[in-house]
Amino acid sequence: MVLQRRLDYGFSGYEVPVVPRASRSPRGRVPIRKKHDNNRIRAIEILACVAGELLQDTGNSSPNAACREEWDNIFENTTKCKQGHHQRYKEGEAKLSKTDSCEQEICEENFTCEFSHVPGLQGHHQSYKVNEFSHAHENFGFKTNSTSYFADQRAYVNEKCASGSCLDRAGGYSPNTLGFFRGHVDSVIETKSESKLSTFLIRQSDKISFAEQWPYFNGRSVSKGPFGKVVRDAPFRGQVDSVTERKYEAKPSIIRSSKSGIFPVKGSLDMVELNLKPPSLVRPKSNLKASSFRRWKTRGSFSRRCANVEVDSRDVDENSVRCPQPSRPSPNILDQSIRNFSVSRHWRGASNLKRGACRRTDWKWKPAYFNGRSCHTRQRSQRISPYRRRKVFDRSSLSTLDGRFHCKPTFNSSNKRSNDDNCTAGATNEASSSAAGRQAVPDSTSGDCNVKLSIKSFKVPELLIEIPATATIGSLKVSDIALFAFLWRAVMEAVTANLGEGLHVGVVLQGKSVRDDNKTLLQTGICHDEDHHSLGFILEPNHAPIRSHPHAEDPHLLSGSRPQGLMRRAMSFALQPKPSDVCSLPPVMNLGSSVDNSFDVVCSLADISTNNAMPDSQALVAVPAITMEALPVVPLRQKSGHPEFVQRRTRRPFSVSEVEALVQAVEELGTGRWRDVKLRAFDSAKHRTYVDLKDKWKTLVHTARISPQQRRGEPVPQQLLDRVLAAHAFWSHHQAKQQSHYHFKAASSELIKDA
DNA sequence: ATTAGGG
DNA sequence: CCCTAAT
Repeated sequence: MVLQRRLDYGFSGYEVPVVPRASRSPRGRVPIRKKHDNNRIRAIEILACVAGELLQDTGNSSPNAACREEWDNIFENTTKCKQGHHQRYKEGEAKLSKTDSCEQEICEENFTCEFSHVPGLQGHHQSYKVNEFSHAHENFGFKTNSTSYFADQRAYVNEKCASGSCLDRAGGYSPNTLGFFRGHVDSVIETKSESKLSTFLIRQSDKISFAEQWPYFNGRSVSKGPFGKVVRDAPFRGQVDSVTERKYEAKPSIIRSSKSGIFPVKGSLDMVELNLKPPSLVRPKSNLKASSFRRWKTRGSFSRRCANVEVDSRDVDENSVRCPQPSRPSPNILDQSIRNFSVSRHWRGASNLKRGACRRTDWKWKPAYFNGRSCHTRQRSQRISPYRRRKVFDRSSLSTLDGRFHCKPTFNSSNKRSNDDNCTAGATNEASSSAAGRQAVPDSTSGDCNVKLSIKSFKVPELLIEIPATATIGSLKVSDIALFAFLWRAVMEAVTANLGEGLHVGVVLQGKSVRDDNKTLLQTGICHDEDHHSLGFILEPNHAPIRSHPHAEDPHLLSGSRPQGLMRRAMSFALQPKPSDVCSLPPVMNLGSSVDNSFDVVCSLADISTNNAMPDSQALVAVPAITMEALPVVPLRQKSGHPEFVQRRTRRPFSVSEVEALVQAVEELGTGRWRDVKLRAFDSAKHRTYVDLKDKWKTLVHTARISPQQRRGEPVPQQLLDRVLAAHAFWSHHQAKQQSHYHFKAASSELIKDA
């Protein structure tokens, strides 16, 4: 039992006695837990570490040896497990018998994902037969582990197991997953689209081609000869007939790894999109969608009028990063963003939708370095101590994380000459009349003039994605490289709190937004490398004031108390010409390196409400081409997630109006009915939970008791604080009375009983 | 799921 | 804000 201190604030309203207060949770002092903060690992550091590992196929002299060791263990365990399951799988054993081994659990999770989600990405193929699975596995050549990785990604992206254990492994590019296959995967290429995220694990030794992987993940067989024509086969035709017709104009593209040389990876953007189907068509809004992705989408949309309060939108969070010069962002910006993104823990509530509605259970990049928590908890010896982790992911692994990585638009040397003219012409046309555009480009030129965007960073083997010049802007948006997505997501995290409801991806060329998704790169002039175009992607709020009204404020983001403080951010990535003297990129292998200009990818945050982000704001349009579902995001922590990587919620200080609403509600309801307070005053403020309100009340009481000089943050009017103290005193007294009444009743009943 | 309280 | 015991 805790004795409440006597209130002594000089308020005459209520006499506050020293009242015993029953504690519902009398807890003794617990041993000081290791601060989670100590265990935080910057996601980007993990990434860097993993990326480094990817490059180090041999040797353990790496500074990340500990990291490697960790993953080695993980990999071994899981591989064992997976192989066992795979074997049974091949035997047609649809249901696995669960054993008690740790590996078994991991495998179980993997297996579940594979079985349930790999083929039935969109819910159409769940009737696949076991032997077909096996077949697919073998064709992948990745063995079970890689397959499962891919499967997990897909499973997650398609929201098929948001509450299942596979979420645990659906960490997107989670470094653990990468590390998981360290040494077995040469490259990771990821593409995303409106309805799915695709990750390709490229394993050189197995000569696995991306074309070979697709068929089974998409429930459709797609085979393609080297640089040849795409041949589609639909072994599961009956189950994939709802496949969307949406296709991209892109011709088959080539994805190579410069490290691997002529990489036998063949794929095409159009193939990637073959089975695309808008989620809404694939299935009606599912619970999962509503629970997981919608939350993600609408995160930050908290500035709604509550029952009694107009919640402020604190768009300028102290955690956010400012970029006063969006056009020339500091090299540190990305780094800062990523640091802010620093992951400490995951959101909770993945499996608790109701709670999730109150708590911010938005997506989080889940950089858990290990997927199978059960194994982790049982094999503590494999865990990396906080200290060790910090060491492992020390700055040495961040050497390339200077906020930029290098991109190199190139042209296929074999085609360049014959198509330069075409490219130039197209670009010129577009440059002179960007709005005109849309001239049909003869197909004969389409396949030859390719724009290759490569991103290299984090010591990862250079990934090169080659996109035909006739690819559409829309296809650009859905065909990013994994690293790009990495950064995207990282920065997303840093800025999401400042963004409104929903986000859009825009493509910006030389500061101008390319409004027409159907324009080809050629028409837009992106393929015209001589001009040193700056190609950028911008992520902007859904309700961004669209340009014709640059200063129009989104009513949803308006803060009742201080509208002038409204600031919203757009995040953009841009390929910027890099000074030639800084160019230190190795030539892109097998591409002739005919173009020597390198580009930096820079990330910038900008206040878009003042149009600082876009030199030509008039040209900026909201691009609805991609939705949040398409972004490589991973929701929240899951039960089995590694506890060390739970993301902390973004701090959102209570505004004065919120405080007022809280005080009002507490005055009416008391201090012990936080749920009611929540419902009454903060029902529509999804980011305020009753726990938050309770906490805020606690701090309010504290604030009211300390001297104004000691107070921090946005000052709360003294009058409000007085009300806080008064209400607190009153309800404390009330509670005490009730309690004594209860005790009295109990005692009297005892007496009666005794009598 | 809520409440209460420590960190 | 987080965590968690106790309801």
